[in-house]
Amino acid sequence: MSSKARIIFHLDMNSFYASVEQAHDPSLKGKAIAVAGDPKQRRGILVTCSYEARAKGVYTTMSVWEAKRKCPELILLPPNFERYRAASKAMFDILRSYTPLVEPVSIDEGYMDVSDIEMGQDAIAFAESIQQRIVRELDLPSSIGIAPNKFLAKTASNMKKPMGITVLRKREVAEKLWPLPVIEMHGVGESTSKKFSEFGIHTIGDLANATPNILKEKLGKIGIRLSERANGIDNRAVDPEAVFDTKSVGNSTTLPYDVTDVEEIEKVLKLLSKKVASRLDSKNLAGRSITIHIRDANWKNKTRSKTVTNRLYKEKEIYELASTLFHTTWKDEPIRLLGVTVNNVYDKGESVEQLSIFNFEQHAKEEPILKLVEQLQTKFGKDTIKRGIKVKKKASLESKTSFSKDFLDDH
DNA sequence: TCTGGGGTCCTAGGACCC
DNA sequence: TCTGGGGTCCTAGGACCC
Repeated sequence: MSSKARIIFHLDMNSFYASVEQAHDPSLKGKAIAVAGDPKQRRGILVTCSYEARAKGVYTTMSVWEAKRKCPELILLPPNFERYRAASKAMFDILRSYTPLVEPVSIDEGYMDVSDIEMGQDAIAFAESIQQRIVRELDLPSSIGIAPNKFLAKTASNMKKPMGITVLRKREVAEKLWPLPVIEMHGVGESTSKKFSEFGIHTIGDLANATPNILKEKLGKIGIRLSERANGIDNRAVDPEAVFDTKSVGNSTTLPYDVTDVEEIEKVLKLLSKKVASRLDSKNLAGRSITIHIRDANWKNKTRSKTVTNRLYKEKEIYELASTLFHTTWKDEPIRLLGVTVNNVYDKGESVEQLSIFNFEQHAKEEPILKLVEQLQTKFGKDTIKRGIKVKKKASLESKTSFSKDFLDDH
C-alpha cells in the first residue's frame, strides 16, 4: 500500500481576535491589546492578546486583573464574535478557492489537503501566496505548517509565529520533535504529562520509543495514538464534512456570584434553555438527550443527563428537563456555574411520518393504544410488548438513514 | 494568576438483550 | 440452579483543545 505521500497544510491565524480588532481599527496596531470578558462579572480572563501585549508577559487565559498589573497600558476590548465569525468565513472562503479539501477545526484554524494541486512552484511558495493573500484581502496574519500529515502540519504551524511558514518532514521528527518536553505535544495536557513522568517519559522521544503495550495498559487507546504521533504517524484524512457533524449544542454561564436562590437558578436555566433552543433552531437540529452542568463554589463539577424518546428542540421541553435534572441532584450548595446542553443532535429533516413513529412510546400512553398495550402485556408478558416497540424504533431509524442517503444522491 | 465558554473524545460500570 | 460471552445503550466524569 504505497500511495503517494500527501501534502497537508495547517493554517493557524495569529492571535486571531486581537488581529481582527486591529484590522478593523488600525489605530490599535502596534499596541498592547486584549479581548476579554467583563472583569466585574468575574469573567475577567483574556481570550486573546496581541503580540505587543505578550511581549509584556501577558498571555491568554490570564485574569484581567493580573494582565493590567503586568501591562498597565493594555487596551481591553469586549469580544465581538460576529466580527470574528465574518473574518473566519472570509478566511475559509480564500482557502476553499484553492481546493474543496478544507477542514475547519475551529474559528481560526484549519487543514488543507493540497496533494493534488498543481502548484507550478514549490509548496513553500504556494503557502506563502495563500498567506500573503490573507494579509492583502483581510489584513490578518497567519502561520502555515506543511507536512505529510495532520499532526505534523499542526505541530509545524505552531513553530513559527507570527507569519511563519514551516515544513516538517517525517525524517526530521527525531531531530526536531524528540528533544521537546512531552507536554508540548498536541493532545498531551498537564494530567497526561504527569502520568507519563511517573513511568519515566519526559520528552516526546521517550514517548516515541516507549513500549506500546505499556502505553496501552496505562493510558488505553490514547496511549497508542500518542505513541504513533510521536513517531510522526497520523493517517487521518482531511475531512471537509466534519464541520457539519455537530454532536451537541450547549450554553453555560458563570454566575455573577455563588447562587443558592432557587428562583434565580430557575431564571438562569430558562435563559440557557432559550439560548440552546434558538441555536438548535438556527441550525435546524434536534437532539435525543440533555445534560445539565453544575459547578459549585469549590469548582467541583457535576453533570446529570437524560435520554428521551422524543426529539428535543423546544425551549419549554429543554427547560423542563433541565429543571427536573437540576432538582434531582441539587442539595442547596452554592452554585458558581450552570450549563444546559442538548446531545446526540441530528438534522431535523421534515418528515412528519417519522415523528409519529419515533414517538411511539409517547402515543402508547394515550387511549386507546394504552388499552391495547395493557391487553398485550397481560397476554404475552411485559418483555414482548417492549420488544415490539424497539423494533418499531429501529425501523424508523433505518428509514431515516435511507432518506438522508437519497438526499445526498440527489445533490 | 482563583481560573470563560464553546466543544470533542474516551472510559467505566450497569442494564439489558441474544 | 448455575452457568458464558458478546454487543449496545445509558450515565457520569475526566482530559483536552481553541
